[in-house]
Amino acid sequence: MFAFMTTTKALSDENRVRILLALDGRELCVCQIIELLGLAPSTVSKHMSILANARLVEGRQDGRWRYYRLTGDEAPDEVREAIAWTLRSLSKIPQICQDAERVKEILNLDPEVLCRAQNRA
Amino acid sequence: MFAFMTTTKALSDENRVRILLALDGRELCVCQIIELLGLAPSTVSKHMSILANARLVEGRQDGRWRYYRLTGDEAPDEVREAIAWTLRSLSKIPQICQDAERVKEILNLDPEVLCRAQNRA
DNA sequence: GCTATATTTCGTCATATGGCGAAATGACGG
DNA sequence: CCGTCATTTCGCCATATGACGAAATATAGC
Repeated sequence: MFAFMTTTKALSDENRVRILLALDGRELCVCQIIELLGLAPSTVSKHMSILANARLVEGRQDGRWRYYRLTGDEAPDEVREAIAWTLRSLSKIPQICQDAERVKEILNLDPEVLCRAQNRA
Repeated sequence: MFAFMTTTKALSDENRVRILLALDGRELCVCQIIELLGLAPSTVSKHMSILANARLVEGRQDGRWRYYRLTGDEAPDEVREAIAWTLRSLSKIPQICQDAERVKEILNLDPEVLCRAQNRA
């Protein structure tokens, strides 16, 4: 019950759901997600920890950057079903398609430059 | 997106999830749900309207009583998948099994008596 | 229509949640 | 090990949410 509620609470915020969909089929580092959502780094970090705690995503350190991706087989069945349900329900939705376009642009930018800009702001 | 968030927000409260599972395979009237959860009638009513708004349940008036049940084919696919996922994830969980036992007891009571007791309290 | 009563609506309160910025942490390059 | 910089943690604020009780609404039976 507790685990299930952790999942549904993680899914009950729109920005976190957008993050999940942005991670569909790829990894993103925190600064790229910050860029996508236009939120403060601390806010995004909190969202990532809620998603990771629910085992919807998992992180990986690569140098100065931390990359997140959707969890795979290592997650409990209920969680994988939640991810599948979320992706199925939303991948065709306008807002999410827009995000997907924006992610493509962001992937063309140098993460170094992205982070620098965010640090200055 | 909005519809999906309505669903996840409806599922993000433990009492509402307990209600959904109590409705697995049967109808219950509001006073029976009040009895199960031990919450104030006004609180349960609010929960029911949130669930109904998300199309996870639907209500039916029968005399003085209003019965709720899980939505069936008339609900959008995403919503039915959400219900299926929820039931699959939780029907074996201890707390939910306890609720199921309690519901059986409640069904043996006369709704008339139940409501009367709640009105006095 | 009037009364009784099941449910909903409304107003209020306490707590939870999401947002930010500042300070702390951790990893790399010197 | 020291500075740099990406990310996280912490403290704070504003708003959202869930709880209740009182009052309003709706339905059944007289």
